[in-house]
Amino acid sequence: MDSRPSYDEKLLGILRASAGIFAEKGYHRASIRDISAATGISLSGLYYYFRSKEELLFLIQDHCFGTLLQRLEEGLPGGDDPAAHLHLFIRNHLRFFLANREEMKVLSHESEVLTGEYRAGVAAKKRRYTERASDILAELLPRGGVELRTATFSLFGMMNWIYTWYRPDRDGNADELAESMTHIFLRGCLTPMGAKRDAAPDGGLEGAPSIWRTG
Amino acid sequence: MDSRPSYDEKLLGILRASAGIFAEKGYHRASIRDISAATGISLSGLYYYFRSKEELLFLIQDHCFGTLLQRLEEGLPGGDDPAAHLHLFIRNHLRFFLANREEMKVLSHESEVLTGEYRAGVAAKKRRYTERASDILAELLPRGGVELRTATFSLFGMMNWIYTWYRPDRDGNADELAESMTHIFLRGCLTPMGAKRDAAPDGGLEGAPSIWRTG
Amino acid sequence: MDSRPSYDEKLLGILRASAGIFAEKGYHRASIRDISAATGISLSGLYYYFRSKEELLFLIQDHCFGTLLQRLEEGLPGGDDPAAHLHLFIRNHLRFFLANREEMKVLSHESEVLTGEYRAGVAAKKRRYTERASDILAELLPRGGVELRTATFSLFGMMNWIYTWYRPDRDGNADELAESMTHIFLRGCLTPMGAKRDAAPDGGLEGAPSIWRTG
Amino acid sequence: MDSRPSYDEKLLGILRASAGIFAEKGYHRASIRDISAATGISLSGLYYYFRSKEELLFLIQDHCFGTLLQRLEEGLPGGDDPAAHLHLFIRNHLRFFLANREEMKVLSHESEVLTGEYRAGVAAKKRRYTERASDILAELLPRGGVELRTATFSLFGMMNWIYTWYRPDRDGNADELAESMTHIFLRGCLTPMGAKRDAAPDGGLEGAPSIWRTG
DNA sequence: AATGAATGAGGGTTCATTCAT
DNA sequence: CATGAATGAACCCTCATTCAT
Repeated sequence: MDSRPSYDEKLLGILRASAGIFAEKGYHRASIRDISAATGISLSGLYYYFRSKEELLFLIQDHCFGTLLQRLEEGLPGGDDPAAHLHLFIRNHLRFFLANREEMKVLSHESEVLTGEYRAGVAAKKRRYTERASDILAELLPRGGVELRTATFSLFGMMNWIYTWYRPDRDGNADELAESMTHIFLRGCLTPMGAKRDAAPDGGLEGAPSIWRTG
Repeated sequence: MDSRPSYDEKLLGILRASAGIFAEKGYHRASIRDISAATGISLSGLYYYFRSKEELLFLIQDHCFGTLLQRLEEGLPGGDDPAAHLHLFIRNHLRFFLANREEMKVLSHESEVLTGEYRAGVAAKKRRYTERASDILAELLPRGGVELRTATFSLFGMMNWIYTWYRPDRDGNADELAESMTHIFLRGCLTPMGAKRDAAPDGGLEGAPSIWRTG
Repeated sequence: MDSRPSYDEKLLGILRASAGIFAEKGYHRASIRDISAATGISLSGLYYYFRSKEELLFLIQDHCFGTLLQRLEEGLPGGDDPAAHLHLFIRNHLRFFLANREEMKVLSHESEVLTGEYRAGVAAKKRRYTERASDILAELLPRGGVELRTATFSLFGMMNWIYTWYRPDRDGNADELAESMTHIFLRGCLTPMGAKRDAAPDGGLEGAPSIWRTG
Repeated sequence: MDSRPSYDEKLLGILRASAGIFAEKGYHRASIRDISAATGISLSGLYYYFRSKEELLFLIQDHCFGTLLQRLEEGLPGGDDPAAHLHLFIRNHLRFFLANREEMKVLSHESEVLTGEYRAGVAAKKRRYTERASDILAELLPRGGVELRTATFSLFGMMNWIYTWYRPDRDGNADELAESMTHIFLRGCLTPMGAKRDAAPDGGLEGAPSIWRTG
């Protein structure tokens, strides 16, 4: 039994600590020295784990998006109720968001920092992820409704903005928030939440709040 | 007749140029030297107009919120249709946002940079502004609906996130976007936009798109 | 009757205020802006009264030494008791010093700042002044006693160091200090102050403490 | 065998070089660039050895006072002749002063620059040092003599002023100066130096000039 | 696998000074 | 007489990064 942390474990610890610092001070104001202090690893020792500060940000964002995508794929089994799909998407997003608020803040807030290959790499994952949402919405939006692009990004705006205002003691947990936002997005604020909706078959919504399951 | 710009005009020019640079590179990566180059004013000469880089950011944000609030007050005449009020609020926000995208990006993206008095000053205006929205929503939300806080910030998230994705050539103008977002927020994406809504007396909505006027 | 201050009066006010600031912060740390604030005269307005910061320091030091020398000449009438002369010299120095502590601190502390003509000008007056003391001491020192240079500068050291420690509430006034220092310098600390000294005719010592007048 | 200088040796070298520059130009006019040039260490490299210019000054002053105090304690063995003690004190002070003129000038001239903790740290040592002199003087001064405070600071004035006038080629070495100043301070200038004094048992004055040893 | 020591580039800011008005 | 506006030079300091060990 070897209790020494492996390379990967150490790297993950560095990513987590760095995300915390980037979230707190912002990427540019955070210094590698801050990260050295937070991790207990010497300034130059850190460069064993990443090539540059920019790569460090990339690793954080890439790992974050990777996990987000993976969770999404695991949690989104087939099914033919796009509304339920959307709810699952939102719930997945918010669960991960609130469980990894620092990483997600870095993802949301520092999205324009990366350049070159790093930028391209993250952008690709982001595009894939966004397309998932877009695809779901494409099935949902009625003719003559809101533009798909507008709808998609409005949804992401609602969700990603969370890092600016969310307080765990006041604003409910991820699932509650997911329900609210799904409701707002699909039915609007004017519709009472308990309201009976058009019958829709449950699309792989096991575990989802009962409201989404037509009785 | 003196055509030389006054102190105030020069200051406003500096604020505008600085907002552009802050929007492009982010506050921390932008240097006063960048601003000097963009304005044609010498590095030290700039300090005649502001005391510090932080004050410069404050001036931008404060002036921006000030104008936003002022426009809101001018454009929000009495009336008793809260839905119309909300539409006006959103339209005012987006009109200003898209007409001053750089400033608004700075407002949205660099909201945590300021400290001390500067931070407090902007926060006060922001709170006042947010409360306007919140007050309108309080009249709109049905019992058992979405939490007021959640609704309010979801709305702002939808609107403020725009700076990350809006492209004038693809995404319609401010008024169109305002209409879409009002629709999403109040009725939800599932509702077709042309749909007849509950009759509601026009609440000071002169100039608003016809859809909001009940036939 | 014109109550507006004349050029000279304004200049003197500036010199006084500047001496205060130089004394407090030191010449190099003090800025012309500080002086502008202290005098109420605009930054550029000050340059009507002096050509440069260095000239300002010169004016202060020159005026200060000038007054010191003038007072000395007025207060040092003939007489043939060199000890009494010395006492008068010391008293004159300390009276002026304590009545103009800020100026004297600037004189003592910033003596190496000036360059070129300015430096030469002040140095000349300082030399003349120092020679007065030296001349008096030359008559006093016994054969085989302390070196004249050493004695002279030890005396000035004792006196000029005052600016580092003097507190009006604890350390007596100028005349008391002058008596003490004269005593230390001539008779030493081991000699009680009241002790009868060798008879010496009063050398123009009107107003001096009785101890110096042989009964 | 490693002949490369250790961290401490390098730091001491930097302190010495910096003291030289501070002595020459004054703390505020001296720039870190000057020190970089004098030491051959790059501008930023210097900050590996101190946190700020102010800390650099502190290190110089603290180290200087530390050595001064240590030498004093080593050189001041017991004994009951306070006059001999005083002579030793003065000799210790002047030996160190003249052997480290640049540091001592910095100590004397830049004593008001430090702030906060740095200031407090040096002030504590200075107080301890001054009290040594004061304690000795307290035993020496006769009733009705000069005030203790006045005597103490007059002595320090005499000694510390040296940096303004001392020239090795004209003014004797440290021990000669110490003898002169002790003489002036205790017996006064009027007393010839060779004069027989009250018999006093030698108080640990090995190595002191013969004059202090009663025949 | 890790670090102490060092550096070039660049950052925000201050300052004495000028000059048209 | 006096000032508002402006500037070039310089200053202290921080940073990401490197390299010998």
